[in-house]
Amino acid sequence: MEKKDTVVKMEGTIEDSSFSGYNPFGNLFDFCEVQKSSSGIMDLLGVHEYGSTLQCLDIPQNQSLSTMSVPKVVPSFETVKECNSELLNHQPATPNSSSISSSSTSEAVNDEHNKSLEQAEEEEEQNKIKKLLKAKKTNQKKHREPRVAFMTKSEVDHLEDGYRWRKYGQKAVKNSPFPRSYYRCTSASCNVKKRLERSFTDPSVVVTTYEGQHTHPSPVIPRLGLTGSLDISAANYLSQYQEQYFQQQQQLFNTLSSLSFPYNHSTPSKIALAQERLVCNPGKTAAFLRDHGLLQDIVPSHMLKQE
DNA sequence: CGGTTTTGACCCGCGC
DNA sequence: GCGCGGGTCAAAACCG
Repeated sequence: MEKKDTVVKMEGTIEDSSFSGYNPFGNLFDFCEVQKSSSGIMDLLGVHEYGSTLQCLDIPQNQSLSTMSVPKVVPSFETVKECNSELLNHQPATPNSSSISSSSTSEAVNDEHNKSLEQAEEEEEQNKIKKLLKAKKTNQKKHREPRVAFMTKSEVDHLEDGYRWRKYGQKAVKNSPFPRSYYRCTSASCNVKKRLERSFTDPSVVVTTYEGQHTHPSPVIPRLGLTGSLDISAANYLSQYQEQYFQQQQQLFNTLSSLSFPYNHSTPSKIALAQERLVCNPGKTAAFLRDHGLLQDIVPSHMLKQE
């Protein structure tokens, strides 16, 4: 009973925050399941531009993500318990702090001797950092950024989400012909990472796992704002909208992260509802947006120019 | 030329 | 201790 209430509350939160439907970047956005794992970290399983073959994750009640057997759709969740974000979260107090120490002595540096000295210094610096990280690791309990996972029915692996990403790795996934790609947000001082992989049980499904929270609004103007059909006031309006969207995201993320309730799997109606709301053919999305879409929703009609 | 991707090497945690 | 698998690094290649 209590479970159900909580779930309903969560649904409301999402809907009140307009997190069902299209985001400013032309992607459908929705959720279907939420789970708090045994470690106390919220794991959210969601649907995102998900089509008619929507499957629900079959996670037994009272079993945490970290211990459950491999779910039907998202094999990678087997590894959710593992988190090595700690190392990456370590950052120098200032991004260039290490270069400061070397640059202060490097102005008159030209001969090879000094170069090798520099190299030695650099190596030492790196060793220091390594030691520091190790010490930090042994002293601190593992801290894991909340992760949010989306299942996307899409032919395209990397979907536009309004942020800029740099790929930093790719690994083969065990028992899967599809590799997993690792991305990091390109914005300085933003530690958000995401992983992309295709489900091997349903190759039409892309699983995107976000880790961490952006510390900045989306740097990308919504796709429809790039068509050149907007005047300045419309562009301003869009950028305001983007800011709002960012705040909503933050709010939602906080809300979800603070929720505490046991997992309740028996919500087929919710799944069905989500399914109904979504366009079955992902390829339709762009056309749908052009014809019915996003701009009319968020930009007053007088700001729209006729091409 | 600067930013991004590729890819093999490396590190680390975990299970045996 | 060892092997395995996931995650990250970093040099080289690539690209606009």
